[in-house]
Formats: sequence, C-alpha cells, structure tokens
Amino acid sequence: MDKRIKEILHLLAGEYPHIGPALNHKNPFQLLVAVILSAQTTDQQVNKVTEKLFTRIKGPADILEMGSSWLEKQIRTLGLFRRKSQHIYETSLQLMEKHGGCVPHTRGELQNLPGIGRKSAGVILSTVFGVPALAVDTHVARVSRRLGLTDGSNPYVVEEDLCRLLPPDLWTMIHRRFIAHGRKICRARKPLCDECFLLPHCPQNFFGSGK
DNA sequence: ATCCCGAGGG
DNA sequence: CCCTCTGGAT
Repeated sequence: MDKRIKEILHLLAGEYPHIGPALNHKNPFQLLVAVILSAQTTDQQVNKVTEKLFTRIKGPADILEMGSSWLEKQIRTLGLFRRKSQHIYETSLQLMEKHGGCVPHTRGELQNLPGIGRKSAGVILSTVFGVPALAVDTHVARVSRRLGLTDGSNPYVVEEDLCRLLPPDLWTMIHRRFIAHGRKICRARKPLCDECFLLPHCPQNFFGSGK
C-alpha cells in the first residue's frame, strides 16, 4: 500500500476511532429498510423516521400487514418517499415469498431486491453479515476524488479504484471514516480545508501535494 | 440521461 | 433563491 495512503488512513483512524453504522437498526431487515430510505437523504432524517417506524416494524411481515399507504405516511418527510415506500413493500413481499422472511446473505440476491443496488447491498453485507465491502456513496466518492485516490465520477469506477488500492479487511472502516470526514470536514459545498488534518497529504493543497 | 422529492443549510 | 443529502430504476 502506498505510503501517503497509509498515512491518510492512520490519521483518519485517529480522528474517527471506533465508528459504527450511522443508520440505526436492531436487525438485518431494519437496516435494509433504513438503507432504502437513505437514498438522497441525510442519515439524521432517516433515523428520525425509523425511531418511530421500527417500534412497529420488526420484519417484512409487519410491512405487509400495515400496507404500503400506511408506510408512505410514515416516511412522508423524506425525499423520494413514494418510490421508497413501493420498494420497501415489494422487497418485503419478495423476502416472504422467496427467502422465508429473511434478508439474503449474498450480493446477487440482495441486488435482486427492488430498491437495493450495489451501494446498499455493500452496506448490508459489511454491516450485518461481516462481508468485506466498500460501499461508495456521494461522500466516499467525493472524498476519494479530492484525495486523489480516483478520478472517476462513476461510483463503480471509484469502488474499483479503492478496492485495488486498499486491503479488504479495511474496507468497512474506510467506508465509515470517509463518510464521517465527508460530513464533518470534506463537505460538498464549503470544505473546511483550513481545519483538515489531512491537508498536508491532500492534492487540494498546492504546497502539500508534492509529497 | 432522467425521474423521483422533502428537509435542512446557506 | 440555491445546493446537498450514505441511490436506484427506467
């Protein structure tokens, strides 16, 4: 692994030591629901909704029992709420019919569910099944690009580049730490470069990019 | 490439 | 007003 990358990872580990999943949940199904809800939405907004939602919803059968219009009302404060409601309902249906009410353990099966793409499958695999995955969202992509770890705008390309550069046993933590850094310092709009502990190692800094 | 789509911040 | 938020399906 590159020396500069090692130093970056070391500094990130120091700043964001033991960092857990940002989406609150008590079982794999609840995480699956939360991940669907998280599209183009802050985790804070998702957690606000799921705090109430998950007192009634423990598994896919609960969704089918309550119905999609009920669900839609519960998540109305989130963006894309109609589509998310449909996806959660359809996914619950498929889980009951094809997977015995359980969340599947493989990427292929997960991505086959409506509303679950590569990023969401990666989050589920790494968070509840302990499978190494580097889920690339808007934060991970942006931070990776600014640090010069990739030049791709396509998330799949970014994931390929990162997975080539970084060992699998670090993928899950790197995902979380990049997100934490992307929220706090390396923000999309006005990045706080003057407060950033990675600045000496960042190509964005003209004077520090040389070595 | 386009659509979905509310909350929050600037 | 504007942009962004742990995207995915068509």
